[in-house]
Amino acid sequence: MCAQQKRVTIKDVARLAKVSKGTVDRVIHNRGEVSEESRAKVMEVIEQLGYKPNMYASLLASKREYKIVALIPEFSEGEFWELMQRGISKAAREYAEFNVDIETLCFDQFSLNSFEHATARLLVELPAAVLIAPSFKSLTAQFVEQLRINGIPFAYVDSKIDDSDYLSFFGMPLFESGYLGADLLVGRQAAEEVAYFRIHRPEDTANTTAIRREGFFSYMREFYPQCKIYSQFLLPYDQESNEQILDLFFEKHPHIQHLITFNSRAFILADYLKKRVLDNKILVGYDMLESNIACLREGVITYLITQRIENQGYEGIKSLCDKLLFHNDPPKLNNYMSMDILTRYNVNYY
Amino acid sequence: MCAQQKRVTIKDVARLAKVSKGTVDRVIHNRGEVSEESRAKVMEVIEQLGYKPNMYASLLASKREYKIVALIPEFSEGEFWELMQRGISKAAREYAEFNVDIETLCFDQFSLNSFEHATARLLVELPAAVLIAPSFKSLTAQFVEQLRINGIPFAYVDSKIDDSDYLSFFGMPLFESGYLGADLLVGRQAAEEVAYFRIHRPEDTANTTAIRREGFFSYMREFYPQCKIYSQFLLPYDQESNEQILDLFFEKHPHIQHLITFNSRAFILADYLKKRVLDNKILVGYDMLESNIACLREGVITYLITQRIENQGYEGIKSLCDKLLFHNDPPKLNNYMSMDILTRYNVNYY
DNA sequence: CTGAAAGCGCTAACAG
DNA sequence: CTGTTAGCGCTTTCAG
Repeated sequence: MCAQQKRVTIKDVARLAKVSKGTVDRVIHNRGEVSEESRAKVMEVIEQLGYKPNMYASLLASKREYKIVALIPEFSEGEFWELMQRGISKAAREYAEFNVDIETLCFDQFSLNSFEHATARLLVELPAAVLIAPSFKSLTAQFVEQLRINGIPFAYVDSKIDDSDYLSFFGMPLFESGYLGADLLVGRQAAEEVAYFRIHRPEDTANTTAIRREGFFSYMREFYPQCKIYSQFLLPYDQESNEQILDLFFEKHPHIQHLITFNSRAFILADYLKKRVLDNKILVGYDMLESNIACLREGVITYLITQRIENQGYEGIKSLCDKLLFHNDPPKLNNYMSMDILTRYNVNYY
Repeated sequence: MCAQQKRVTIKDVARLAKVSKGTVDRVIHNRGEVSEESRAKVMEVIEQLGYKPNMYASLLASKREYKIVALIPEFSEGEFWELMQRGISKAAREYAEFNVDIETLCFDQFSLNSFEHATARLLVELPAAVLIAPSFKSLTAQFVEQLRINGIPFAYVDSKIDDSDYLSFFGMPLFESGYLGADLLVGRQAAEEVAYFRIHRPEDTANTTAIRREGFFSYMREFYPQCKIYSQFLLPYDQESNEQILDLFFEKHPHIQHLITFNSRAFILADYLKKRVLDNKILVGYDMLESNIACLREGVITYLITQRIENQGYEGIKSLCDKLLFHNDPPKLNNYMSMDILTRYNVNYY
């Protein structure tokens, strides 16, 4: 019934601009070899008709191939970065049919050296675009400068280096996530003392947890300035030492009930609490690692603040592909993803 | 470097099966007119080569058109169903280029009659597929039986009628959402009395809130069997009456602190609390209506349990389109979406 | 029942 | 600089 608006095609444009399809194609992909006159005319007609190229026809006809590499920390099963990789893989599957090949390049997030090696290797490959999880600040800055020189577009996930002209960023609003953590910890149950636990990192690290910590302190200063806040360093992998450290800590602070970690390893603390049967604690942590989830289910972790990490990887790659394939810029430069609150009662459907 | 696996095309299949492209196409879309012999041969080759049709080429060549209608309750701006419509519209935009036309048909969720009218109108249109938000149980059952007879695939959003052969369902796990609501309400702060507020609905309503209520009671029985639970009916649109009702209620229960609504209208209660400056309450509600969000931001609503309602509409339509266009069945029949917990501190990034 | 042929909208040589 | 032409992989007539 309704006047079926026929899709306007390159042929229509050609006809109305009084040139051939070939010329229209040339101006669309501005690959030169067109007189300014024709060019202007074609652009005008395109504007007028609201011509949008049919991507499927385009992809079908072209034999373009793109290589994208994702640069992220190496990981074992169940770790934070595995989730990121899943999103990347998902995007990889989706864009495979568009002839884009996505490769993940990993480095040791505790070694500057390893990062440098990785970036060097990457630069010789000259990929069409790069996704970066910037673990080290100044090294990343140097690296993206190289990308810029080579005209390679790049996007950030997890965190970002502010003054580089990245295509897009996908991550959690860190300050706010610390603020939220504080509220979940003490918002409905005023506390006289709280403790947070941290992990030592090398210098130059793009320390996401530091900003989170600031958010936490900001909340505490605002609402509970009198609350005592203790901090304690833990080791990332050495369980035994951690037990000693924690024994000492809880000996010294036997009444402390409210605990929080700003990194993704809340399970270290949770495992300790289980072992010592300290079950009157409130523990807030971040990120849905398998081990964290398990502790959440048992009720040892009270809240987990998390995000769809997979989405970050997925959307990051997507933004690069859309740029490459369709010349589409992402709707937003900085994409702060939602902070999801997980408890034992909603985790199963997440 | 790597042996570029050429995509296997219909031509390859035709060649190896010693038939023409036309015949291959006929068996792929099993539209008959093929001898059993050719058919078998072609199938065999397809299997062997792992042939997958190129959907873009297919869409490009074909002039198929599909009409899908979405049957949902009518809504004003800011209401629950508007969010659903947004997801539907998003999908509509995405699939427009595949020549699928998506129309939304609304009915009055408080009127059986209106629903019957809508379904009748829908059935004469004979759309290619239908998305249903089943407000009324037996009427929906009758309706989908008609769809079944006509071979029209359909999907449910929000809630479902169990024993109908729907293509997919997208919604919240209702029982669990009630359970979670209870935990947020009293889990960290034992209560002696709590109250929930409800809205009257016609008979036959697919009452999502009823199941939610059950979840709530289940939690309370399990953890706080001694807690007193009061209930109070409110009216969906009559603010003045509600004020009287609530004045009476809080006169009778002056000490009650923990309040919950299982429908999406927590803002009714919140507005009342604001007006009477009752600011020592904990209020848990569902769904992120604009008005709820506003109250959450002000701290009058403590927690909002919600889901990406837009996603339900989007995914529901998507599952129908994928079926129609690509003959893909959805990965899961029942898709329970995550229950997201919103507080004033994470709502801004949702 | 089957094959041949003409596109779908776009790209990419290739003459001119 | 520009028009022409031959496909990309698939669908859809239309003879036979």
